[in-house]
Amino acid sequence: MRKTTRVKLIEAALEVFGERGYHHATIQQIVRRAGTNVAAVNYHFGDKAQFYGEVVSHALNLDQAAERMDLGDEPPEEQLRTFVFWFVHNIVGMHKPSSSLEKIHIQEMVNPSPILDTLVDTFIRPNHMKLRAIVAALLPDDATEQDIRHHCFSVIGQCLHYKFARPVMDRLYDDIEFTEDYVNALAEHITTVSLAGMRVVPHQGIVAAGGGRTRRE
Amino acid sequence: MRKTTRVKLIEAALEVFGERGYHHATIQQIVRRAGTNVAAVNYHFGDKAQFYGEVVSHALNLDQAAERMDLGDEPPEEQLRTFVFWFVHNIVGMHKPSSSLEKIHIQEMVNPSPILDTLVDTFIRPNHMKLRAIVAALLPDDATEQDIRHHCFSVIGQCLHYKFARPVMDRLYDDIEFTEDYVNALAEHITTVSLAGMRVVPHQGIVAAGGGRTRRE
DNA sequence: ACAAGAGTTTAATGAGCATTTGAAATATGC
DNA sequence: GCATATTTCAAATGCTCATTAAACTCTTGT
Repeated sequence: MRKTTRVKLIEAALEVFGERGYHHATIQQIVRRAGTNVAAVNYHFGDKAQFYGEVVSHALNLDQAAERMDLGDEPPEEQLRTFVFWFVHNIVGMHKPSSSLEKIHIQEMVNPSPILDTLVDTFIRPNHMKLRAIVAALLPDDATEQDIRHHCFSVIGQCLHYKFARPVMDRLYDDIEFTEDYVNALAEHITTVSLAGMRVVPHQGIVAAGGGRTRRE
Repeated sequence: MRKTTRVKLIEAALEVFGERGYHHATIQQIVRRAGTNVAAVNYHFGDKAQFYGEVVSHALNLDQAAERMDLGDEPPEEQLRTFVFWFVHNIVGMHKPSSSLEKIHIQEMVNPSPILDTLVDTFIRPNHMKLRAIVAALLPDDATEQDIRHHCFSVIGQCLHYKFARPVMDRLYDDIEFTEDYVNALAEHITTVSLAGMRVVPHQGIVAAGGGRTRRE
């Protein structure tokens, strides 16, 4: 029963780091939430940086153990939809605690710490590759490496915007509420736009509806 | 000639706040770059917060004076393209110093300070409305308020991703270089995807190419 | 020339934070 | 049960900053 403090610290830290980011989170806030004191952190983990490392590792293990997003063998259109729904809900939806990892993911994008390398290798890249496979299946065979990447980034970019731009969106419009239904509508919108985009690039001939030039010069 | 210090401070601060954000920027860094000393800030501006306010106001005025993005009376497809090119170049391109305002825009999105309200009102909302008008012109007449918003956010989200996700992208792929040509290609990609997305929602009938379901149930 | 005000500088002050220390409390092995 | 190792705690240390105080310098009007 002597590991309790260590575990409490990690769990509290997961929340606090997720909410405030590495730099803005203070050890005080963490130990207050964990019900211990500052020295416990340094005793168990050395310093703040190592502590953060442990916390992220722990979250990554949790995530490994958690339900893996299963894409089944549906057609790629449906796989994309599933991916987007999963991602959007994890990003903007606020249910399951496991999404603390997503919060840290976001925080690290905004201002990276040394653990970003680890995070990319064990968490972000696998997910990216999953999306990449879907996108590649949706694009024509002769799509270039760049086309694939760009479409991936378009999908992810649209999703993440509802996280990053939230403060601005709330000020632009005062009637936005991120209910379950609304988040579903967002995910559907993003899926539709992305699928449409993949059909048209790089061969605009496939969809010839008015004004469809695709290259500048 | 007695205003020199004040001006030097504002100009240096514009850069530093743009690079580090309000919280991470220190007065030391600013005055070092300005070639003065810490007390000058408090003499001229009171405290850091007011200083930041003045700096942003100054940047906004600069921006007002600068060349306004002119969309002319081209067809809305071309207007969208112009908007996206302008936005992407301002976001990821690193030429003209005036884009310090964009940097502050980004910083404020990531962690907002009290001046975000001002920034939204005098800078972000006008640009958003410009995009909104273009999007509304591109969508069918019966498009809902939500459709318009979501398409705006899709456009902006794709653009901003190349700013926010940069640290992750560099780790995912080591061969990305944001040359002038590459940024143009990005902008073209985003324009094409967005236009395609607007043609298909909410009337999937317009583009009927294979597998185009657009609603879940 | 010089007083007075505006502007600038150097040198404290103090708040917030991570980190360390050393002693007290608790568990563990014999 | 006792000795040793582990874990907790309160308090202290030292660092980075923003903010202030007070001395100093320039400019300007008379």
